[in-house]
Amino acid sequence: MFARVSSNPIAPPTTLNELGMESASNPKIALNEFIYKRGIEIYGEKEPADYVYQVKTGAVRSYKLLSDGRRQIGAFHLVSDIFGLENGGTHRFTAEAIVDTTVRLIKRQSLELVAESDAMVARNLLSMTTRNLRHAEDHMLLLGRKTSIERVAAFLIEMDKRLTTADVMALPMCRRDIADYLGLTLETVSRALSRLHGLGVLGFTGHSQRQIVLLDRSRLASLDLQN
Amino acid sequence: MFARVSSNPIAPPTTLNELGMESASNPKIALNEFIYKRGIEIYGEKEPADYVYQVKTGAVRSYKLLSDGRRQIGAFHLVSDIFGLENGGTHRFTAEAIVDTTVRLIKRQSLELVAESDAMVARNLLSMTTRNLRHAEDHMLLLGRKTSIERVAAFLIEMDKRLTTADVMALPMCRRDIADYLGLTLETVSRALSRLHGLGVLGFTGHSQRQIVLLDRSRLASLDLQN
DNA sequence: CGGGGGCTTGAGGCCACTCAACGATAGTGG
DNA sequence: CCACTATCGTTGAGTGGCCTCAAGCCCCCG
Repeated sequence: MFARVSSNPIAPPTTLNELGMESASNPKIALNEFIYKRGIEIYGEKEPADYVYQVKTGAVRSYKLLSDGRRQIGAFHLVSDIFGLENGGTHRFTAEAIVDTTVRLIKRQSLELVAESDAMVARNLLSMTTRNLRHAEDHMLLLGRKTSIERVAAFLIEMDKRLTTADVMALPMCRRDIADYLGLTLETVSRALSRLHGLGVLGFTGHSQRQIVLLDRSRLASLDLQN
Repeated sequence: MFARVSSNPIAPPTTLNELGMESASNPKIALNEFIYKRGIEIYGEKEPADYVYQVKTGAVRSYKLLSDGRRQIGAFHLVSDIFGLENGGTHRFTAEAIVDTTVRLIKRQSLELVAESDAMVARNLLSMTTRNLRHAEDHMLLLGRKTSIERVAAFLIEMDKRLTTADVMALPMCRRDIADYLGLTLETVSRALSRLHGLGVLGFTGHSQRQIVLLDRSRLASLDLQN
């Protein structure tokens, strides 16, 4: 269930640059935009992967579920991130809009067709997959061996790199999402944030507990043991 | 520090098939063999990745360390597995021989050169990376959300698929390795195996606690909640 | 203004960890 | 070949970090 948006009749100004789809050698491929309302599923695990997506505005979570409801979020996709790219034919995660989200999408088939003849596009597919792999490798270390404080510190550092525009970091996701990303409970995440606040490492704007100001990045980094 | 073995003067009968290096279209690339004694490092994290490896005999562990010594094993590499393939120039894990291990190795540079012109080799690089990514994604769910019994059950099922020749599974790795792979302690792994033994799900040969006989695969599978 | 979701905080419990002892196993050298 | 020793594996007792359950506050939104 999602809201469909008619594709822009004028050619959209931006495309999936990172995949090399905009290189002069390639004819442009039709890009459609969709809006998914907050909480709506974009695709489900094990569904056929017919499209690749790029976040234009908003944020997306990718997760796996166990049969009893335990959830592991594998990644958050923020503005400009590409997601849903699978090499096999089916999605490995369920993807959901965290907030109202606009995505650009491209048919997987046409992408593979271009990759066939364009070595640069093929290389970009590989480098994207490699980047996803690195993230997963680092996250395994976090999930297998880090303490709750270290996990939350690592999360804040990652989000700081990825979404700070000004000096205030506006998290799109709730505590439960953070917990399911870090392999913790939402209460443990909340307690860790409170401890970091008490240590003077971070502050809240007061408008929202999701708007966080990092006051001491070096002390925060020292709380997350590096690999 | 490693033992060098003179490469076979007669062309070796097997090569890195999976990468497509043996396809008729490619001239054979020189393959050297090395033996690493049990416990010896094959390469270190952050070292330049000049070679790709394939296990001929033995077993290898790939791991990351935190500065205080906590260890997370990301993967075990068993006979015929290829490892050490990085897209960037440096290794993301440390690799160590678990037991005396013979590897075939190939210069990364020559591999990339071939991939440049041979689309099949390039596709194989991508599909190998994708396979590694899937394993990491599944392992994140295990590390973030599964109980100790579920983790050990999942480990046994994985190893059963990968190394059972006869009906007895001979694990090359010690309890500590299993623990660091599953994000547990060695005592917890031992207790979980004892519980599974008590439940009649598995047995030991008596010759070694590393030789395990799976007596009831379906009950074992039911103990590991599926994603 | 009432309802509900999100967040924090406290109290108590449990699962996995820590520390320790002991037996079994395998590798080593005489 | 066997004694010696280090390593590996199991098991028990106790601890602790994170989870569970619960209450209360705040804010948003209808």
